[in-house]
Amino acid sequence: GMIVRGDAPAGESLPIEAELSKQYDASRTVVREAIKMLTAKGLVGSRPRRGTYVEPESEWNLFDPDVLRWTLQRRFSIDLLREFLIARKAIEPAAAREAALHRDGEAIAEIARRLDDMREAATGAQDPLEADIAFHIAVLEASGNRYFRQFSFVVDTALRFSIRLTNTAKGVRAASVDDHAAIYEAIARGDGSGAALAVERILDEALQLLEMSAAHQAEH
Amino acid sequence: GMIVRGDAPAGESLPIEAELSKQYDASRTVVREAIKMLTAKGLVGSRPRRGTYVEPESEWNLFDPDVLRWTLQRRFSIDLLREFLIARKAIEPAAAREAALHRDGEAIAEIARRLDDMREAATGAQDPLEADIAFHIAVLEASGNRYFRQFSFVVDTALRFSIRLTNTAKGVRAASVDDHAAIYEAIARGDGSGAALAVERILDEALQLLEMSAAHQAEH
DNA sequence: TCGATTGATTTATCATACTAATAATATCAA
DNA sequence: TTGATATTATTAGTATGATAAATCAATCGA
Repeated sequence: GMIVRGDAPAGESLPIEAELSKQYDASRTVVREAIKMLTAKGLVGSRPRRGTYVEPESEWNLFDPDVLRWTLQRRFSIDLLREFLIARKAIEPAAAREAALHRDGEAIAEIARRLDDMREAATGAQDPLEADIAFHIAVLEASGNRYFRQFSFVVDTALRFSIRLTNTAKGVRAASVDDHAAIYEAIARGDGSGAALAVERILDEALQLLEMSAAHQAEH
Repeated sequence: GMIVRGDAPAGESLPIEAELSKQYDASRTVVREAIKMLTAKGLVGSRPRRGTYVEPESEWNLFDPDVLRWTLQRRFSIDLLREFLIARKAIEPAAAREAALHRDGEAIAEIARRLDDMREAATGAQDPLEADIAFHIAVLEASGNRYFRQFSFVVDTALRFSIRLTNTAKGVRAASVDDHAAIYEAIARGDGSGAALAVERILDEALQLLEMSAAHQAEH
């Protein structure tokens, strides 16, 4: 089982191994193995006599799936979501451009399929959030760039959380199918700049939505 | 000590724990803890009776410092470097834009200091590569976006490797001080678009250099 | 041929002991 | 008193051996 689930007073903490062992009713061996996994993700460090302490957030491996999930679970905020969207705005348009230039037939066909799913979702036959996520991931995968591809699970994870905040999304989805279609078409005809622009347009909309939501929350 | 250093026939492998224990002259406990670290980074998985196997590359945590380093050590190539540069071109201009808008005085002063280091390096008083890396990292740090900041160690690690391939860099550095100065000045005056453009210009140059180097290698 | 049973292999967990590093304390010299 | 130095205690690190659980492969029965 896991131990420090994101909630961390930074600097230092964590009971000694013997204590954790008792607390979680597990042998010291498994406690140590769990700690090693957290160490590998940059969350904690440990030295003899000092114990095991929480590393400063700068050491954390933010792109690690687990770390990302825990962070979102514990520290979700408008600011975090904004930073996330800005990062997406940097990466996803570039990935779309690469996808248009890379011209991987199968990967582009996959984007088309995910677009169809979005159309179905607009009629209520599927989950619109899932379809949306799948579409964006398909674009990242089609980029043929392993760093962009690596980003796809970040999008996957974080989008599931962001929906909680911008729950206005329901009404928007239907209209945005056309916007997503524009992305696909640009990629399909090898128009890199067009694809990048189309993605940027969608993310700018999302950013505006977020700012509105932030302003709304500030009122209360 | 570490075990699978990037070299991996994918699919399956790794001797059983007892064998590794003998091979590395360490107790099974230590072997298991090492494997747990690799598991945390997505490199391997293990199940009873099946043994410990290498995960497909898609599962790897490419942004993990160790994984990145091992990948570069074992699988360095022009293609990898190109993907890396394209990723940089997506992220660093956006980070510069954010830095210009975010206006963190201390962080911007740090950029200025790193620019001075580059000037000194041009006269031979410092290592130009180190100064260059430090400058780019300072920009990422100044962005105030944790995802961009997280990218800084990727740049740090990968730039040290890329120099091996594009060793023409020596002559270019001196001239590029002015280009870097343009980045700083744009950030300092709050010109987001200008900062982004200035960064993009530098990375485009690097990309051209890479393509030339690739063409040169293809001849042989 | 198909399904259930058995067996063997390997990771997973546990318990216990000992080692090594280091922080805190006490001791001693000036 | 102060400052350096030796001592001690605490805690992670390593080692070993035993047992449990999972699962793959082979065997057996119908």
